[in-house]
Amino acid sequence: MPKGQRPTAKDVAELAGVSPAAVSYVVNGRGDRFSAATRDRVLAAVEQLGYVPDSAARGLRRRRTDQICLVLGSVGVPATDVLVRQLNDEADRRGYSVLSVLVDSAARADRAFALLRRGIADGALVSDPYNRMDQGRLAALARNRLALVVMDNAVDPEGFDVVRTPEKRECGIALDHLVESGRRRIAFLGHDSDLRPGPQGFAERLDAYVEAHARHGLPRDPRLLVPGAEDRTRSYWAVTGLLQLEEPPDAIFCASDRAAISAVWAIRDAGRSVPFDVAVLGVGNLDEGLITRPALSTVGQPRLDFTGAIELLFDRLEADEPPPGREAVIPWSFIRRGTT
Amino acid sequence: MPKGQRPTAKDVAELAGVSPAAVSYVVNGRGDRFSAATRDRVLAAVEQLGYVPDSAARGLRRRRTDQICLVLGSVGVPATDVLVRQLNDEADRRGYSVLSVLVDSAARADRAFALLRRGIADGALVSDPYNRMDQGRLAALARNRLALVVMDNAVDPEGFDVVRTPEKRECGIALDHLVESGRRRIAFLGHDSDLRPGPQGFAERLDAYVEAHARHGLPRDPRLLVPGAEDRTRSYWAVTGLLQLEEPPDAIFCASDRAAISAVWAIRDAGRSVPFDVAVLGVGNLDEGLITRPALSTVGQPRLDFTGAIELLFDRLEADEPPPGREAVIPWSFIRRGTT
DNA sequence: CTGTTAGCGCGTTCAC
DNA sequence: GTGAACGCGCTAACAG
Repeated sequence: MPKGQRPTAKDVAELAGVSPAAVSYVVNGRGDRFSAATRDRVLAAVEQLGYVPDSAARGLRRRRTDQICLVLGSVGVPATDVLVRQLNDEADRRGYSVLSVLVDSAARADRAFALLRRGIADGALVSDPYNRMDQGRLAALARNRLALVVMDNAVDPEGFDVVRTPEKRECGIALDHLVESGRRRIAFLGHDSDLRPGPQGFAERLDAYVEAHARHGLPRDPRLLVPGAEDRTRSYWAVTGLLQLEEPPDAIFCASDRAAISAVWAIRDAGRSVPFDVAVLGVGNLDEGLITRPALSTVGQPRLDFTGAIELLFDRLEADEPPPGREAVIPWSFIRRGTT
Repeated sequence: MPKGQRPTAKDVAELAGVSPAAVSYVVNGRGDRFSAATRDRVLAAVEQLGYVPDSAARGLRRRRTDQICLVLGSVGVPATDVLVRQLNDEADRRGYSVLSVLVDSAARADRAFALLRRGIADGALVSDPYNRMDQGRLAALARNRLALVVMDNAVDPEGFDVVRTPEKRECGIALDHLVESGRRRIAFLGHDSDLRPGPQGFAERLDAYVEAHARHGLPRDPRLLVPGAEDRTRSYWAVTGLLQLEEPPDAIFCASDRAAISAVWAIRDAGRSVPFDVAVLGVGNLDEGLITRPALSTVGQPRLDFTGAIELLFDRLEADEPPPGREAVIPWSFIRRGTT
């Protein structure tokens, strides 16, 4: 074996005095065709050389990688942590490895798309609110026989499965509650993309805000629309700014729980009361909402759980015939606690 | 081309009326050997079929993947977000794709180790405080010609590079400051692993705590050692519990900034003052420490930046001869703000 | 100058 | 227990 190179099956075969075929059979657990002595010699040689089959060569022959890819639209989103863990857990159980790729820019999405087309994984789960893997790309990947599940409200099944959340409706319900309890100046602390041109993510949360105002005949004040919900620090300062307006808001609808938690603090630090002076409403239902004082009212899954989407993926991976594109809905609801 | 299969170079060649070799040359930008007409026909066929070279076949032939792997020990660590972004940025610039894998259990570490041995990537950056990829495995990967950089204080270079942080020393300095300013009952809010048997992560932070007590001749109270620093919610409750002790602490050293921020809130919610009644010290220097009132004192990099480690990796990836194992140190310091 | 042929990389698996 | 074909793309060598 050349120095500084990875050992190949041939190296192992030579050392064990058998053919490469025998090495392959033994390494893949089909060594029952051989005598115990041969098997042992092969395993000893494997051990001695530290042989592991090359993934490119094996993938080329087997036409599968036993890998799945998690495609994420951004970093630092707490709900994603749950998704990552649940997906890894199930993948472990089924014998797959999970590789995560980040698609937080158009260039990165191009690259991820190329990776998946090249067959880097047998399946993929896509969670990108900015929908950078668009309908056309997703359909192309599905045609390439990639098992694909997409968590998105803006795409339709087309050889892949779609998992939706009724977030616009539930946010609307929460906003109705805000209005009905007397709030009249409701601010919106959104994601940057909501309030700027460019690719839209989380647009339904802003839509719900706009529609609620229309529904109740409330005027809207553009000064009450502020960005920064993807960042705790920026959210804090954004809310601090809102409170310094001549006519500050009496409620803040935050497009994320992280933003809402920062909002609660900013309001308290400004010497005002939540919810007496200002109500706060988040989205996401993080556990962390339970430690604000008062506890955070929010919109989201009653318990963060992505196993539905994950099961669709493995079902697709292990199906003989690819199932038709399916749709599933993750239940959301308005979870009223103390801040509204 | 068989239906429902990915197109191969042969399919493209047939459609364009050329040889597969021509397809390869054109696809890889070495189409200058052909007439413009041929090139166009090939590109048109590529477009029409949606051809992308198979990554297994290409990797097998080229002996490289143009992929790098980021190996992470846990999810939800804010500093990791910066690392992920910086690594992706530099990888984009250099033409690599980044795949992240999670090694938050021994089984997952086994799997990740196997992936890397199989040659899933040309290089890897490892950031795992629990050191689940141990010295032996790291050395084995380096011998397999994987370009490897490890951020860890507990391993030594052995064909790979190591990036260290002087966290024990800097935490000691911060703790000295706490004692010198009169604190006598200092609690430690640690990671679970610090306070339980099993794989240790972040042990240096507890070490610094223990040594500071010895240095100053302070007695230690086991009731002041509590776990939960990896979770904002658990940290909040842990600190709430500490404050209910008959003799509550007059300072809390938190093994993470996330824990420290929760600590500030728990203390304020309990009606006590930071830092007058209880001082709080974090580790990590998150931006978020600037929005607590008062601002959080912490230990960490003055500005979160992992480009040093990232450059070592690309340097190694692009070197003709693998450089010897190198060591680098990320500067840390005690950043005193309002909570101490 | 344009294009093709053929061997190779490595492991898997059918047929003997 | 082995031989040999095969999966797919890359590229050196070669032919027109």
